[in-house]
Amino acid sequence: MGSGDAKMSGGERRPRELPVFAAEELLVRECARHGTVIVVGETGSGKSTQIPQFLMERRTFGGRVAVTQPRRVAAVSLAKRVAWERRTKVGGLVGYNVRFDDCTGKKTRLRYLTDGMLLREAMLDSTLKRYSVVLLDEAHERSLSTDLLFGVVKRAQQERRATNMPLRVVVMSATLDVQLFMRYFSSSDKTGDAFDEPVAVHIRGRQFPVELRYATESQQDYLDAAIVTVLQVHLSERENKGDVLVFLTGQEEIESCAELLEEKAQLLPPNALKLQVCPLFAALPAHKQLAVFAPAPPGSRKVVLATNIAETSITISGVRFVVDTGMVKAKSYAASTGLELLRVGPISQEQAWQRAGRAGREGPGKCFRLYREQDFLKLRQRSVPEIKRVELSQVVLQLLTMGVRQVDKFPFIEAPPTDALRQAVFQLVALGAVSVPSRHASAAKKSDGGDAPQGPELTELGRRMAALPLEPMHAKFLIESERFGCTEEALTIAAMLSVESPLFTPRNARREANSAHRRYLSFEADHLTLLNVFGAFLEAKADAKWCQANFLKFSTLHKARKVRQQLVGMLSTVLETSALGSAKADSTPILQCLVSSFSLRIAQRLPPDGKPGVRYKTFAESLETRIHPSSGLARRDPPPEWVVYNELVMTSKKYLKGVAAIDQKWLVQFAPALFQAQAQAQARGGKTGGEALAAGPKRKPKENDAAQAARVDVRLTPFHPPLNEF
DNA sequence: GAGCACTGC
Repeated sequence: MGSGDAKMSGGERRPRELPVFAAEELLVRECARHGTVIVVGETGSGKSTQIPQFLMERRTFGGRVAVTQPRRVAAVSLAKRVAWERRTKVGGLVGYNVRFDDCTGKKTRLRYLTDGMLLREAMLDSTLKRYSVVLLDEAHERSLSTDLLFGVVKRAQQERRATNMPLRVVVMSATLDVQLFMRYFSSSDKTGDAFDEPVAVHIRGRQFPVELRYATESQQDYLDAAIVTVLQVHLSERENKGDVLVFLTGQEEIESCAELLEEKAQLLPPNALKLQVCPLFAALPAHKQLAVFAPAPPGSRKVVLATNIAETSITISGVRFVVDTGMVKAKSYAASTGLELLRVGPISQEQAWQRAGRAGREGPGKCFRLYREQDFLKLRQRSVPEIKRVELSQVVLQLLTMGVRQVDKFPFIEAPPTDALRQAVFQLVALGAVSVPSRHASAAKKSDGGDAPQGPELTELGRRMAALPLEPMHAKFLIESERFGCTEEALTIAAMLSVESPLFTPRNARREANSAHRRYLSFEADHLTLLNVFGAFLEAKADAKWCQANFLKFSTLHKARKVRQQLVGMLSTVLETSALGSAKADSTPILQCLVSSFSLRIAQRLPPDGKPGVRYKTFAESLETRIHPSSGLARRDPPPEWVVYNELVMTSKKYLKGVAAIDQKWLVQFAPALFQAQAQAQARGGKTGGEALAAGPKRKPKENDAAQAARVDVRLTPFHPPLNEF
C-alpha cells in the first residue's frame, strides 16, 4: 500500500448518498465478467468520480486505471476532487495528465487525462499496456480523440485477449447511444465467452424536472423571438428569481442581442426586477467572462447570452430558465473542395435536451424552445460526430504512427467519408510524410511470401511530424526550418499559427485597435506580423495589462508561449542538431521555408477582369479567393503576384488567411514536386505553359488560364494522388 | 475592407 492509502485512516469524504453507490456491487461484478461495460449515467450520478475508484480499489483488476475527458478542466478538477475525497495529494495515488501539466507519480494508479493525451500515449504504445482499465467518459460527446480511442481500445482488447493482462473498457455516456456502443463492442465471432460481449448498466441521475414550452408558430427571426421571450419570462416570473440562459450562435449575434436587450431593459416598469445582461463566448477575454459567474446583484436578474460553450464547457449556477433558439454555428468540411465551412444551422434533438437540462441543475426549471414541437421532431436525433466533419490529415498521420496502414479498415465507431480519408492521404503524400508502395511492388512482396500489409507507409519525415503536437503542415514547416536556418523563428510562427489570432479588435474600438496593431504589421507576410507581436509580448515581460493596452489577447499569447516552450523541449527528438538557427533580420529563409512546407497552399493573382477586388486562384484546388481584409497584405499596392497562405476559409466569401508574398522563382526551387520550370519541361519537349496548367489535378481549362499562362513560366506537374492505394 | 462555434496534443 502506498502512503496515499495510509492517509485514508483520517476517514474518507465520499458522498455515499450518490445514486452510483447503489450500483457498486453490480458494476464491479459486470466489470469482472465482461471486457466492456457501457455505463449510462445521467448527470449528477457521480459516475465520473466514483466508478474509477470502485475499479481501482479492486485488486482483481490489477494495474492502473485511466479515465479520459474531452476537456482539460474536467480532467484536472475530477482528479482534485477524488484526491480530496480520499484525503490524499493529487499526483499520488490519484493524478491527472493534460498538456503542459503532468501531475502524476510512480504511485499513481488512477489517472485522469484528456482524450487527446491518451491518444498520444497510444501512439507510443498502441496496446496501452500500462493500463488494465480504460474508462472513456463523456463518450456521447464523440470528440475526435474519443472516437479514435474507441478503435484503439478495441484493437488493444483483441491483442491482449489471450494475455494475462486483458484490457477492460468502460464507456460512460449520458444519453441514448447505448445501442451504438453495444453493437460496436460485440464480438463478430461468437466465442460464447461473456468476456467478449459488452453489457450495459444504467445509473439514475439527480436532475430536477424541466418544463418544456414550444413556440406555437415557426419564427421568422429567432433573434427577435429570443429577446421577446426573455422579456416575457422576466416579467411573468416575478416570484422566481432564477437567471435566464439564452443559446445563440456567435459573437456578433450575442453582441448585437446584448445591445438590444439593454435598450429594452431601460423601458421596464420601475418596480420590476432589473436585467443584467452577460455575454459569453470563448473569444471573450477571461476577465470579462467572470461577470457570468458572479450572482446577480439584489433586485436584478441575470441574462446570459451564450454560444454552445454553455452546453458543456461552462456551467453557470443560478440558471432556472433556458431560451433555446434551436440554432448553432458549427464547422463542416467538404473533401471535394478542401474547404472548411463555419455555418449556422439547426441543432440536433440531443443538443436540444442538453440545453434544456441546463435549466434543471439546481431546482425545477423551464425551457422555452423557439420552434414548434413538430419542428423539434424533424431535427436529426444526434449531432454529426466531429470525425465526419473535419479535415483528417492529422488523424491519418496518428493512425499510421499506431501501425494502422489500411486506414479505411480501422475500426471506426462511425467511419469518416472515404473522400476525406483519401484527401488526407493525398495531402500527406504531397508533404512527403507518407509513401505509397506501388501495386506492383506490394504484389511482388506478397508472392515472395511476405505478409507486409498494403497501404501507405510513414516516411522518416512523417514519423518526426507525427511526434509534434501540430497540424501536419505546421510540423513540416518546423522540421524544414533546420535546413533554412530559421528554427528560432519557425518555433514562434508554428506556435502562433496553432492558436487563434492574438489581435483583439472590439467592435466599439476598432480604430484604436487597428492603430495599436499597426506597429506590428508586416506588408510582406502575416507570419512576420505574428513574429513581431510575439517578440513585443516577450519584451513586455508577457504582461496582461500591456496586452490589454495594446489590443492583444493575453490568453492567446500566453498559450502560444507555452506551445513554443513545449516544441523547444521536443526538438531534440525531431531535429538533427541541437543548435537553433536564426534568420535574424532576414525574412527570406522564413518565406522560402514556407514555400517548401506549404506547397499545397499557394495561390496566384488573377488578372483584373472588371470585377471588384483583387482575386487569387489557389493552385491545389483551383478556387477563386481573396486575401482576407485582416491580412497585412490585403492593402498592399501593388498586390503580390504569388502568395503562400495558412488557411482557406469560407465566410461571406472565400478568403485566404495568414498570407505571405513569395518570389515565383522559389516555387521551382523549393516545391519541385508541384512546380517545375517551364524551361525544363520544354527542354524535355514538354507542353506549353497553358496546356501544362490545364493538366493539373481536377483542373479544367478556363478562359483565364490562357491569359494567366502568358505571364507564368512555372508549370504544375501532373500529380496523381494514390486514390485507390490505401 | 471583414467578422471565427467549440475542444485537444
